[in-house]
Amino acid sequence: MSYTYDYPRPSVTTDILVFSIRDGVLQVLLIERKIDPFQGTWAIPGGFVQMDEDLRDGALRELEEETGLSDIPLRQLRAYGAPDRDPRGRVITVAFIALVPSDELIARGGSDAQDARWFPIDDLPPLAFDHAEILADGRAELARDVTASIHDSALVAFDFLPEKFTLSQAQRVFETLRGEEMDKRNFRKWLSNEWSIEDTGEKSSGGRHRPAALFRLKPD
Amino acid sequence: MSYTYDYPRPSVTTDILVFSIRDGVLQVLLIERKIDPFQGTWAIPGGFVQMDEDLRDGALRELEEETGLSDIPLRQLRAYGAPDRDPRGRVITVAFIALVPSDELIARGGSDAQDARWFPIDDLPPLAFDHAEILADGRAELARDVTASIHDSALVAFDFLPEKFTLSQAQRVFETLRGEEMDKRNFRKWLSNEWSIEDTGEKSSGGRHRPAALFRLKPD
DNA sequence: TCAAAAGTGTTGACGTTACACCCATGG
DNA sequence: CCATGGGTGTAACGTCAACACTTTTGA
Repeated sequence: MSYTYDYPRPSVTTDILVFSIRDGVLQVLLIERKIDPFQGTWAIPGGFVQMDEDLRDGALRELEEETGLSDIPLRQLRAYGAPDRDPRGRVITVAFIALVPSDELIARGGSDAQDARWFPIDDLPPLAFDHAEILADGRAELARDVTASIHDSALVAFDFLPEKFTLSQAQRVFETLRGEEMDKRNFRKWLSNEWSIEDTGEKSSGGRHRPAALFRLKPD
Repeated sequence: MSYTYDYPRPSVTTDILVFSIRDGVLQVLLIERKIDPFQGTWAIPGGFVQMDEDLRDGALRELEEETGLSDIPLRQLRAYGAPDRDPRGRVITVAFIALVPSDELIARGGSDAQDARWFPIDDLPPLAFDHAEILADGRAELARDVTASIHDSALVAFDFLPEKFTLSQAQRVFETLRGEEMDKRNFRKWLSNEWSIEDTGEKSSGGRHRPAALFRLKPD
């Protein structure tokens, strides 16, 4: 089967920047390309948009195919369409950002990918296409979202914490997402203004040091 | 000539939200569609992306074709790609925002447009496709850009002023772009902090009232 | 008793908002 | 002389960043 048009048409893909925190550092999910161009090079996961699905739905489908995750809030970054960004021809891509709890996540190779792996954001391999630029843009956007507590994006931050967490644990998560350190007291003020959290009355145990109060995110 | 592909491909267009100030109010340039679908309905100008041009360049080309303007700073808004947004089939569009001085501008019909006209942002006709949504998004983004003095976007604000202008004239322009009124003294503080302007020493004349000092934007 | 993390308030700088009166001119 | 827009300063407030010491526990 083939498709014929009166005018040439670009291909349209979505690319999904899947961020997570693993081993205490911000990581991004990349795939190793199985085929040319850039065979063997790492790239942002993504794929072609189907004719009957919304851009966001296409991105969600790709995300589920490549990671098994569903129902993730996605945020559109922007479209990238330099005419020579893909050596195969004209490919316009719409980039999305996802922030996912990495525990639930099995990254796996797919039809276009030999392998899928997490990379620390500060230790990236060379990337295919213009993916380095897209990734840099997305990382900056992620930090903005979390700082501004854009809630669909930022709520996910709590998925990186156990249900009951200490304030220090929370601080490490937010610092990782924002990419910079914060003052302890200022962080605690910020957290309790921006989010509703409550003291469970319990204390952490097992640490070698002073036990910390355990908090939880108030449901509302 | 026709073009054949193994998989179906969407069409890709750019739409350009061309804003200007006319008669003291924010207006947007719309075209009246010459052909179905939505024949006779007003729509955001735009058109198909060529295979060898960047998205931004495509938008600039369309902008020049429809308005005669060139070298305008464009800002990408985002991509819109709901599968049913165009009844002809799958059309994904990337929206851009332009803010142009309307004096230099002859809006004219083109190959796809019967007519091109400015509409006050608060007095819009029914719009084709999902253009009402795009326009609302773009108007909000414009206000944010101007407020934050994102300079490529906001510098254009001074094109709505004569070379030598009074502070009241400037205030009217910025209020129009931001969509809300400001306190006179606070506006003047903001203006002189955010921009470098200088008093020319001259005074406006011809008014029925007290002459106002004339300022100019300092070149740098 | 020591190492390590927990916990806790105040201050100053800054930007933003609100607000009211006199001035100069043309008609 | 009056109507109209031009011109000017200050106080209150909220936000944000900087900053240091005491407490509790396990080893």
